[in-house]
Amino acid sequence: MTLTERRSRLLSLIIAEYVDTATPVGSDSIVRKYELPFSSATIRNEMARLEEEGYISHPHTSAGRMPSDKGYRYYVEALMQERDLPRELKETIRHQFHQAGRDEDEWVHLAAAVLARAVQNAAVVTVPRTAESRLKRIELVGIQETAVLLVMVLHQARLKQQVLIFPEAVEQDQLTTMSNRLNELFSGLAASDLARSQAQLTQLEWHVVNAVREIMEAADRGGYDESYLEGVRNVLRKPEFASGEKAVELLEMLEQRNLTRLIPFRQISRDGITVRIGAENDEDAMRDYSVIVSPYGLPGGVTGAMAVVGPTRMRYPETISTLRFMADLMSEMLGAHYGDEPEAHP
Amino acid sequence: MTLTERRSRLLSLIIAEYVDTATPVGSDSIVRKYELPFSSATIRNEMARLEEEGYISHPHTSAGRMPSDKGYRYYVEALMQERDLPRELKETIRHQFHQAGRDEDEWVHLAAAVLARAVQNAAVVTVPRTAESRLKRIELVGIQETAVLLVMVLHQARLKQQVLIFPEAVEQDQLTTMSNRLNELFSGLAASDLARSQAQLTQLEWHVVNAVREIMEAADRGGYDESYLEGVRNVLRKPEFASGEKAVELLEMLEQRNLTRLIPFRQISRDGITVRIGAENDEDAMRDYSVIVSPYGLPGGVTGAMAVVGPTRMRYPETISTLRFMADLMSEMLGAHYGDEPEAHP
DNA sequence: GTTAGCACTCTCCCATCGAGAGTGCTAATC
DNA sequence: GATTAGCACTCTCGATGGGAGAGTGCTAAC
Repeated sequence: MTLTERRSRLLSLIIAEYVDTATPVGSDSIVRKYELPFSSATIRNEMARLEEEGYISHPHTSAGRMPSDKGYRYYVEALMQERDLPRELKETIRHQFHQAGRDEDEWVHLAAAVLARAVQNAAVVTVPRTAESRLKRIELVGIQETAVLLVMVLHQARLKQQVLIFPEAVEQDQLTTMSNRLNELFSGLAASDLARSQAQLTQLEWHVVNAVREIMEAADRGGYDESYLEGVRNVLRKPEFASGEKAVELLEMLEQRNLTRLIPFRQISRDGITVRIGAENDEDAMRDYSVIVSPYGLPGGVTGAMAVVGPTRMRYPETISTLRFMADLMSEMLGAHYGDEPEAHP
Repeated sequence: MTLTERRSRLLSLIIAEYVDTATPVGSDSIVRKYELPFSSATIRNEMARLEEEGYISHPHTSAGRMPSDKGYRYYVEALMQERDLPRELKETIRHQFHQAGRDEDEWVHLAAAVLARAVQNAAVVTVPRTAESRLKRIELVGIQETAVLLVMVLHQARLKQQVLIFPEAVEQDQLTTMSNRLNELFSGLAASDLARSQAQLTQLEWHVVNAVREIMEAADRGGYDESYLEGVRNVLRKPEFASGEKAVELLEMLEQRNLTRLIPFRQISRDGITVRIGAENDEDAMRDYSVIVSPYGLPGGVTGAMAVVGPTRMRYPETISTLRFMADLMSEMLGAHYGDEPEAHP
């Protein structure tokens, strides 16, 4: 089911025009604007065929045509050409990016903001993580009599904390001794290794180790831990939200921050960019939105995902190019930061 | 400038009615609805006087009256009565609240969500902090050759982290020795004490101590570190946002998350609730919103602020009661958690 | 001080109408 | 057979113009 040369070109033009103006495009206007070597009547015939096959649709008789999900899909797969980003845009992005401090969360947050601004839509970026977390170091700090703060450093400088309640008060010296011992025994191990451990431990030590294991398991199990959403206002500014009705709807959808559910992070292919258009999304509420997701990170190391969310009426080629560039940039920066952290002995 | 008994009552009724219906209230309708012992003409006269004095206003001739900022102000100060919350609402809130885990951020986040839901508006809660942070423990963990993760535990189980780059590679053993030494020297001290310290330190140790001091100073200097915003959708659902225009405006305002600027956390009185109505807010964009702020926390210990944000058309008595209750609850929970942490020796 | 009465004013909702843009079909043309 | 000119038809959109309804402000009477 491919389209004839002319219909392809026509579909491209309709999409370009519709994306630009947000109003259905008519046969006459498109002929005039692009000085097509056909009359509007011919275009009308072609449009009728495109509609028959589901690539475009009518909001009502005697309005122009607008692309359907299928139309966008065909466009994305067969018609559009990803262009390389203009040099100065790349520079700008790079520049904004390098303002981030050392904190990983800050990076990710900034990446979301920069991406959102660059594509003029909303953007989500997850904090990168490894497939299986490994323990690097444990620290126990007494807080008040029986309450102890458990601080865990995992590989790639991920920090976790939890307050534990001990059955009896314990001196800081003892806590330090205990954490030293636990570090010696368990440093470098994964959650599954902890579970299998045969080490001779006191009851209190078991208490701690169990907490550690649970935290690590939770970290491994959960999809992406955390993500940053930026640029919702870019989306709200678009003409489809003039009514306000839809604005609230969008907000409702996003405020239940379960972004990972909205965005198919799981299903993205290892190495490529995934585009989900309109009704292709799982959530029904996303019917009018497209999501473009890219993985980023280091092969075999930390990985995350970044996504752009906006109305289906979106500049796909530019958005995809930008996303790709940003993902590469993030990967590169991660590499520079963690790249050669020695792998743990198993 | 107090109002006569009757005008006060009338103002109360107008506010009650307007808050309820979101439409300007007319003399006739109010007489009928509340079966006032006067004719609508009398009420009209009284309304004219109230308007003259600025308590209510006209959107245009021949529309009903709506309260002005000044009207709300008078109402909040002189007319309304704070009611105690109904028992079962208290129970509900308490119940929702006790689902929080041990993590402090989680508490605060949950508090914002519960508050937002209870008052049907947006809510902001800051993470509580002490006036002057004190160092409890330092830990240094090697990440890759010259990169070292500095983990600091401050009092009240606040955790801070930063990646340091050392001029040369250092073994984990050395790092542990160094952190032990620094802990002995500096545990329990405030940032200012660190600055004054005369201790004999290696260059590397100075490097670490300076970083520690900077982080602590930043923590002490900044207003409130972090805050959670919840319930924006409650606000967007209100009829004043039907047009969508204002929705975007609100979002723009909130998305630049500088909540502390919007909300006068600094200026709140030590022990009470502060109400800022409409144009009383510093930001011009907040002209149509009211902010109600309450401090919470332990006297002399950790403190934070919680606030409700919504249109000036707001149920002030209920909102204030709820906020007060929530603030007390938070304080109580904080007390139970940190209450008797021994104070550091200076 | 209070009230009935009344003219007046605005908004809001509807219906109407014409302009504009666009379609679909037919018949003629290349 | 593909293309096109022509034309009737359709639908939206914006302007226009009444009512209906709600409310005000004023005056004169109670």
